[in-house]
Amino acid sequence: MNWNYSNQFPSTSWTHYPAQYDPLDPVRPFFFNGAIPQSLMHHQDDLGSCDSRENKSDDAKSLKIYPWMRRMHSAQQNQQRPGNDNKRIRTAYTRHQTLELEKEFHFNRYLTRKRRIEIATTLQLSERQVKIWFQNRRMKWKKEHKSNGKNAQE
Amino acid sequence: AVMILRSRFLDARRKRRNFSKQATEVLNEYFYSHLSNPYPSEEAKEELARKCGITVSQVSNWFGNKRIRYKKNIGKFQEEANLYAAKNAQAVCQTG
DNA sequence: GCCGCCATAAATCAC
DNA sequence: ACGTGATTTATGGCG
Repeated sequence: MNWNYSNQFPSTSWTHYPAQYDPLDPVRPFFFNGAIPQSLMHHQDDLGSCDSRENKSDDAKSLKIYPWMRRMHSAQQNQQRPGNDNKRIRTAYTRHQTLELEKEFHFNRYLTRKRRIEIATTLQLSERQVKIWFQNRRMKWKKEHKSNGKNAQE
Repeated sequence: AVMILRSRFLDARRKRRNFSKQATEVLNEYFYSHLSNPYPSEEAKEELARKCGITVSQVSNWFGNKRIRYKKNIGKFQEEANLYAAKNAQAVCQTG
């Protein structure tokens, strides 16, 4: 499903956009997958100057579409078939995978390349996934221990 | 093993509470008055956290959730946006 | 150049 | 059932 609104766009009732314009894919959430409809580009000219570091309350008008509202990193494998929406897939790791990763993390918080390969193989994950899991786990650990570094929990 | 199960079943999602109305108010005011770029700096987050009586992490969570949910369904938030826009305009008139 | 840190996106969980 | 705060996978920039 391509979200091209290059043509018309109902300015009167655009708040009900999804139900009307996406009957094939009611779950597909984002309005603006990169392209901003012309009919909504009221004041796109001053986007570059809106810095928001200096000026408080620069834009209280709303109803503008700013760049941050665009969708980022969606799954872009097949965007041809209508049944295959480009909703990003977030795999939930199995209990076993999480358990093993957690065990390894308890053993040591950093991974050597070799160990990473071993774990990835046994858990059927990619090296990248293992690497990223450890990175995220380190962040979580940091967050948990940032305020109370001394109070042990176990 | 015990602690893993504990983290899985006793995480913070279990004891979730909604923020106070005033806190939500403060956060929304910031969000809608910076709608062009609703990414508060670390200092701004700290100040918001102070004003709201929550942690900086919670402020980050709130903005993350708000941004994604806003852009997922802009129309749904129009009423709220107008409300805070009006509120902000009023504040501007008072100061200016 | 890869790797870790960091802020963040997006999906999902859990109350 | 839904709203919402928190957590879990995943990306990209920067050092």
